[in-house]
Amino acid sequence: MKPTASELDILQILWQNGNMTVKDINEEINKVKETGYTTTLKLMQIMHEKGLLSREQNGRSHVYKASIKEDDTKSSLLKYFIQSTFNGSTASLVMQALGDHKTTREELEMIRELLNDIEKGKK
Amino acid sequence: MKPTASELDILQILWQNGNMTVKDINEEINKVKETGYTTTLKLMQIMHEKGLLSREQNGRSHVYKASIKEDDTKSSLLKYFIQSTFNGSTASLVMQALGDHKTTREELEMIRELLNDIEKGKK
DNA sequence: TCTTAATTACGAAATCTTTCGTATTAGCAT
DNA sequence: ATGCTAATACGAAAGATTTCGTAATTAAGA
Repeated sequence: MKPTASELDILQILWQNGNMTVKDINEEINKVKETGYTTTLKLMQIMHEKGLLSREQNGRSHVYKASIKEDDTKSSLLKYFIQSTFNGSTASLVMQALGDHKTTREELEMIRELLNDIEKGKK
Repeated sequence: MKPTASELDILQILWQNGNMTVKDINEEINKVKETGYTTTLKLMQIMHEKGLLSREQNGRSHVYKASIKEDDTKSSLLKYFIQSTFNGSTASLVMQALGDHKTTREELEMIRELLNDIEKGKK
């Protein structure tokens, strides 16, 4: 199940901050983009119907949490993106990403380590 | 200007095969997904209006070509994707991509070389 | 208990994208 | 020249996503 752009925004906020009410999330969204309260509410209700969010009653309001895993979701979005934009080639994606030099030396080092581990595993 | 999903499909076909007529492209698309001729035509007309494609008359038909560069476009789509899905962190994206082990040893080697070049440049 | 404020529920408008039917045009073969 | 076919142009329907107004509900405080 591929979340839409706005759905992803909400998932990201939940992944980063833990469980939240509609009010919380709407405030968070409004730091970036003016959005009416009921807009956010409706979206979250739809996500709940779809099974992207679960919720618990807390007094008069609902506390929502993401019901799909951050890693799984990102991995599947990435797979889809590589398919549609880089003709299925992970290497092309990575080359393009690194080629835009916005990574620090520390990050490059982490990537190199990962590369070593992978090659070790492949032997 | 961010192309939509279908627009990207057409751009990819043009980038890979060079300039083509609507007929050509529609045939190409139909290898993957049944699509009426006028659907493809309309889409390409819209893309032409938007400036994504340019075209030349050839007899009774038009020959289209992509008027935005493959690299630029992919780089900007990637930037957008990293922003929306990986909170702006290129390193996270790369780690996730490589972590899914679908890259061959040769590809990993290319990436390592690129890494070397970048670090050399950063010194 | 009654009112108020916060919250949810719901429908529908607005917008964006995709799809397709129909009409028009233009070249080519006869 | 005439008719046939391939192509374009165009409008609008269908679908998907986002936005929001209004009504209903409920908890808490006066």
